[in-house]
Amino acid sequence: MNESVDFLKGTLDLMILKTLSWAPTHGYGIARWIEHCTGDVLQVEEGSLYPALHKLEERGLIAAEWGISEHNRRAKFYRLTTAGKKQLLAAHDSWARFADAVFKVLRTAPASH
Amino acid sequence: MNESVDFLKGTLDLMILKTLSWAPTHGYGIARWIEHCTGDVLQVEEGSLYPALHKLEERGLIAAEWGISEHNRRAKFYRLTTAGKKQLLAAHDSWARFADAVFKVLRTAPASH
DNA sequence: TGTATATACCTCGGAGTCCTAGGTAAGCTT
DNA sequence: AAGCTTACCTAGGACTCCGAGGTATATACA
Repeated sequence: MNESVDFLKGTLDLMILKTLSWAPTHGYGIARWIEHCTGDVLQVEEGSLYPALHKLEERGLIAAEWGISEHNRRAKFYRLTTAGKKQLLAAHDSWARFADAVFKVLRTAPASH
Repeated sequence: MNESVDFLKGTLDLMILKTLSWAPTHGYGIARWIEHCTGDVLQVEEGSLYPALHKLEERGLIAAEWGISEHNRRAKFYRLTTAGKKQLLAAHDSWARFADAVFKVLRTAPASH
């Protein structure tokens, strides 16, 4: 995950959850989707993606099932669990508040005196 | 740096640089300013702040000078260097593009078909 | 006078995240 | 048959943040 250098942290989890909120998707497809809908501003590295998926699964936020991809290949499809849906809402809200706070720092000028 | 849990990474550097763009400020004051203008949404921990300042100084983006604070205490005042000003512009732009990309993932619905 | 509080600095070590670099395997195209 | 794309995986290093600890001084207050 790069280009925009170094921000991001936890944001990957959020974007994975959001992507899965539309439909169950396999890891490779999640990466392609994120890249596609950000116009390649965000690159999802496999070395970040798969460990992140495994941790989300461990935490019970997503569940996996093997299946066959649209390209006729073996693929692991992930879906949101109930806990995952709840977590997505919380994380979305949390991100919005965080981003808003950062923008405040970037915009707020000290009171003149 | 917390409350909004876990995002943030590199964002601290950006906010430090931005704070210093208004006026030279000591570390403690930087932390208080960020907390103040985000309405305490972002907490700046000293264990994050001081190492970050030292690294920015090492990288030549800020410069330090000992002085006396508004509370009559010994304090290290940091100011942006020329390289720091340049870096601030780049990081600001980078953050804006990153945040925009994340919001795109949070908002974009897959094309129906 | 002594003590508490706020100001102001610092570092160590752990936890967590991302990425580079490597690997496997199978389907499709040429 | 070779090469590309799809699809998965992990190990290890680099880095960042934070909790917890520490030092020191000015001011307020009892």
